[in-house]
Amino acid sequence: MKARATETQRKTRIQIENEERILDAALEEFSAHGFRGATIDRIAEHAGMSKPNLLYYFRRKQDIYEALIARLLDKWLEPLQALNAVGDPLPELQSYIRRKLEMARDFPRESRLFANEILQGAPRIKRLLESELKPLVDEKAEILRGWMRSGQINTVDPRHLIFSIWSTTQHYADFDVQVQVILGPDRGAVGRFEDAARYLETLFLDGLRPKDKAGGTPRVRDL
Amino acid sequence: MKARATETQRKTRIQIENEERILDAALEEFSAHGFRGATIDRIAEHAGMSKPNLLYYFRRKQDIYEALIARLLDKWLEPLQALNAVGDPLPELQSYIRRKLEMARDFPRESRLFANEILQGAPRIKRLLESELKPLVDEKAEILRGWMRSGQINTVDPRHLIFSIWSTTQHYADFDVQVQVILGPDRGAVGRFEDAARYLETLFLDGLRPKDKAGGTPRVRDL
DNA sequence: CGAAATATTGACTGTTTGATAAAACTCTAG
DNA sequence: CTAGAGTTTTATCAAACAGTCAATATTTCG
Repeated sequence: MKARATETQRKTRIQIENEERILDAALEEFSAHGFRGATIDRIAEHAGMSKPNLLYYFRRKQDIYEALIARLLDKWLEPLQALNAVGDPLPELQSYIRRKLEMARDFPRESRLFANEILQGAPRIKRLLESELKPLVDEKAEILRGWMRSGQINTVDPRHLIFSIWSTTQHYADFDVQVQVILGPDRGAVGRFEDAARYLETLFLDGLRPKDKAGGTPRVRDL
Repeated sequence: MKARATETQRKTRIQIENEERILDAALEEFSAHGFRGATIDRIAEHAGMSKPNLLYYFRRKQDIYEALIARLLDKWLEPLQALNAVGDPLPELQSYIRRKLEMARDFPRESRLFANEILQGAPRIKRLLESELKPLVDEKAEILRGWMRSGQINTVDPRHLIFSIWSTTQHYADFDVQVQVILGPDRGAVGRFEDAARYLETLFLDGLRPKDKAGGTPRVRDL
C-alpha cells in the first residue's frame, strides 16, 4: 500500500528515516531560496535520493513545505509560550529575549524559513498565523499590559514591544550575511551573539538616554 | 543600432519610458518572490510588454536585477548618510529612526527587495555591501562612539545599535502581513505607523525599566 | 517624404521543473 | 523461504522558463 500521510498508520523504519532526511534537505533549500525559488530536484539531491523517490513520500512540493512548517511552528513559538505572568517582569522579558536570540543562533534556517514565507506575503501560512500566532500574541500582550498597569515596566503598546523583540533577535539569523560583512570575521559566531545579547539587554532595559548621573558629562540644554 | 547600457549614449524617450516601466515591474516581482522566484514572463506582463521586447532592453534576468539594485541602494542608505555628527545625539538618532520608519512605510517593496536578497545570502550584492555599506557603517559607528565617549548617549556597541534600528523599522515593511494579522485592521496603515513611531521612541530613548518615580508603584524587592 | 535607426513581435530553442506510470527491486512478517 | 507490502528506479510528460532570431512595424530626422 502507498505511504499516505493522511491515514493514521504506523510508519516504517525506512519511511521515518527518509521523511526525516527529506524534511532536513527541504529546510535547507526552502530557507535559502523561498518556496518558489527552491526545487524538488535540489531537495532530492540534498537528501541523497532520486526525485521520484522523494515524491513517493511527499506527493507535491507544497506537501513538503507544509509538513515542514507544521513541524517547526510550535518550536518557533516556544519562547513566547514560555513567557510567564508569575515571574518578575524584567527578568522574564530578559529571559524571553535571550531565548529568542539563542534560537536565532542555533536555528537560523528555521528563522529564515519563516522570514522568507512572511516576506513573500505568507500565502501559504496566513491562516496558521491567524489561528495560532494571533491568539498567542493576544494572550501574552495581556500579561504585558498587566505589568504596565502595575508600573513594573514602562507603558508601551505591548504588541509593538513583541515586534521589536522578534525583529532585533531574528535579525541575527535572517540577515547574518550582512551582520558578518559589517562586524568582520573577528570574534566569530559565539562572540557576536554575546555582544548582541549584551547590547539588547541594555537597549530593552534602559534605552540610550543616559540616566542623570550627578555632574561630569555635558548636558543637552533643556527646552 | 542596438540599445546597450554599457555604452554611454543618450537614451531615447521610448527607452527611458520602457526601462522605467520594466524596473518598476521588476521591483514588484523581485520584492515579492526573490530573484529565483521571479520570472521574466511575469515582469514583462506586469510592465505591459512582450518578453522579447523586455529582453531588448535588458538582455538577461540578472541585468534587470542589478540595474534595480544599483538604482535603489543609494536611496536606501540615505537616512544613514544623513546621520550627522554636529547635531545633538538624541534628536539626531530619533530623526534617523523616524526616517527609516518612513522609508518602511513609503517604500516597502524596496525594503523587501533587499530583505529577500540578504536573506538568501546576498549572492548578488555581497561585494556591494562590502564596498558601500561597510564603510558607511564604520563611519557612522565612529560618530556614535564619539557621543558615547562624551556621555551623551549610553555606551553600547554602535554597530549593534544600528542593527537594531534597521531591524525594528524594516520589520514593518518586511513582515507587514504578520504585523497586520496581529494588529488587526483597526486604525489602518497610517495609525499603525504612528503607534510604531511612538513605541520605538520610548524603546530607544528609555527602554522598559521604569525610572524610579517616588513611591506609588510596587517595587521589585532588591536582592 | 524617405531612409536609417529604433522598437516590437511571433515563432522558436534548449533546459528546467513539477509530476506520473509502470516496472523492478527490497524488505519483512508469517 | 516466500508472498505481499513497501521502496526505488527508469522512462516519460507537459508546462514553465530563460533566452534567441529574423521579420515586421514604428519613430526619428535630414
